[in-house]
Amino acid sequence: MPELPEAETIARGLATALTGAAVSSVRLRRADFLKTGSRAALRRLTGRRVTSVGRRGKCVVMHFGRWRLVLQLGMSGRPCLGRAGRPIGPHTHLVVTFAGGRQLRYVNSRRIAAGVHLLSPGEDGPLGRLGPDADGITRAEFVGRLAGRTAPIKAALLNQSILAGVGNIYSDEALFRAGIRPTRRVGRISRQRLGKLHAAVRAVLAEAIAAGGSTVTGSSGFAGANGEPGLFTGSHRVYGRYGQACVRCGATLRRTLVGGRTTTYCPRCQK
DNA sequence: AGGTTGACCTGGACGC
DNA sequence: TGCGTCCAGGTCAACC
Repeated sequence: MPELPEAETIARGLATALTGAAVSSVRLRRADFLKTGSRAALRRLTGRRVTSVGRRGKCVVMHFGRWRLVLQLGMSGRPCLGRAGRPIGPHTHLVVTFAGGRQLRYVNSRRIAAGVHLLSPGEDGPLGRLGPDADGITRAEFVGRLAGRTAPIKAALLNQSILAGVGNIYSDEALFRAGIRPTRRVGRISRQRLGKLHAAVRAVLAEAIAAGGSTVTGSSGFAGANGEPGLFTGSHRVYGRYGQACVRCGATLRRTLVGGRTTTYCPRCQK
């Protein structure tokens, strides 16, 4: 599932390939996939150049001067780069062709929590609801934004308005590294242990970005902008390892539900 | 206002 | 082989 490291990997790939490229046409193939902005405004990207490509939370953000095109990846979003003219596969909802014949195709099979937002200058759309990016948040900011909460720590980590970019995989991984039980209420965790969690979040995200993200099996799984798989998958210590032995203590990993999400943890290492 | 829950959607895994 | 069923989860709306 694309979380911050996967979105970062995609954004870097697109930045390298597309910065400076001029749009020759934009085709929205599924009208309800455009969540912010109009079809007419989208057409007016024609002739504009990509000035940069970045990321905010789990979103890939393409800049066209002061206009921005936000790709909300959701569960299964895959921006694919290729040459124009090849047959268009299923679930291809947006096609942007660039001068010179390169083409960006936004493919998304499960259209859960996914879409495209065209933001006019000053408009923030879904980006306005996000807390600070989890990969750059300071310890003081992290602890401060969690202070006073009563939700389970895992639910708080998944809440994008507290901090942006952490999803189910990396929340489980960070909580394991910090030795904190996912169900523990935020208010019952000392500032010192929250500091440890902050370091764990930053570390796990940095390692995953360095590895090019996580790929989870299936065609809906993540791949970089050029289709290469992420290599972090083999580094998961708890995510998807329910019933297996804890890599640290050997206890059998347990599975539970927190905030409606499948959660895996070690009953011995995480308190 | 913060916390919690369910709807959304489809492909893949699994069982018979 | 082929069908049915279940599961995954990011975001948002609606509720408490």
